[in-house]
Amino acid sequence: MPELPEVEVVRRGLERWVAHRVVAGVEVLHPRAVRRHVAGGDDFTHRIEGHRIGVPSRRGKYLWLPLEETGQAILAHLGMSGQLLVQPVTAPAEKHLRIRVGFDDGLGTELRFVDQRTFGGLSLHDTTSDGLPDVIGHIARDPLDPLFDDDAFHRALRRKRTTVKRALLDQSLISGVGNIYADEALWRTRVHYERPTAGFTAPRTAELLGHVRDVMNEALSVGGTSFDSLYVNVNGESGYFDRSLDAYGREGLPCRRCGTPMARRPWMNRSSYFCPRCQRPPRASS
DNA sequence: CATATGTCCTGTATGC
DNA sequence: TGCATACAGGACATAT
Repeated sequence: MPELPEVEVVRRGLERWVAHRVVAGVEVLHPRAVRRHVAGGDDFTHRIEGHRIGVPSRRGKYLWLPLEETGQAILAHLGMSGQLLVQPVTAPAEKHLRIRVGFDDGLGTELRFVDQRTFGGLSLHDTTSDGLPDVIGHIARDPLDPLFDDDAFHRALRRKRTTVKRALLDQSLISGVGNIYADEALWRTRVHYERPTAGFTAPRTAELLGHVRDVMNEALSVGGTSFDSLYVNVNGESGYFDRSLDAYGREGLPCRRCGTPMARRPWMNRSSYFCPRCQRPPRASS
């Protein structure tokens, strides 16, 4: 569920409610939630306790909480169904509560990682000189990062022998884009998801990047996208961008540009939504 | 039974 | 033939 806008909403919540607090205790309730921490749950717990959390950062769909004066950070990925919630310590445990982080202050709240499918998780890693956790060095800058290199992205697209939606979802080319925002940006650009990237012109790439940025910023301004209570901010509240989606989930509904019924195709274990008239498939594609 | 918003691993193909 | 690289497809866990 969570793509860049949803993760950024969570990051902002953590900045407000968790930054600068000192960890008192950590409880790992499900080993799969810390599987990326190779040394195990006990090691994860002991290394965090007693340290102060800095200002949360994000790249693409990854976010991390620096641990001051350790050169390390708690890295989080929400996977398909993960949530980071700030809850009253007295609140009953969620059904899929996986990790609990308590603080040494009297604020009465704690940080909880809740995840139905446990595709996501937390782990602790050394940070490199730029503050990035070392294990996400392969993740490209995201399109809202001021240092994202539009021209390098275009050249990378031209080099690839793949199709445009695959490229948008390739986190080593551009990070933060998932299935929903890929379909939205492609609809706005009037490009079919199976269009080969090798033929992209510089203006076409620039237009696509512009739409990726626009749709993400619009989603961010209304708190992200959520179809049910699965995606929420740290206070458990849903965003409203689902009301503004033009492509995703609109199979059979009229295209908001031309009125043609929107189509859905199975694609990589999920779905691609597009307008069959505005987004013509390339040759030999259905 | 089909579907699910992500990432990573593995097998295969390709080219030097 | 050996090796490196790029790419596509599937595994992962659980719910609706």
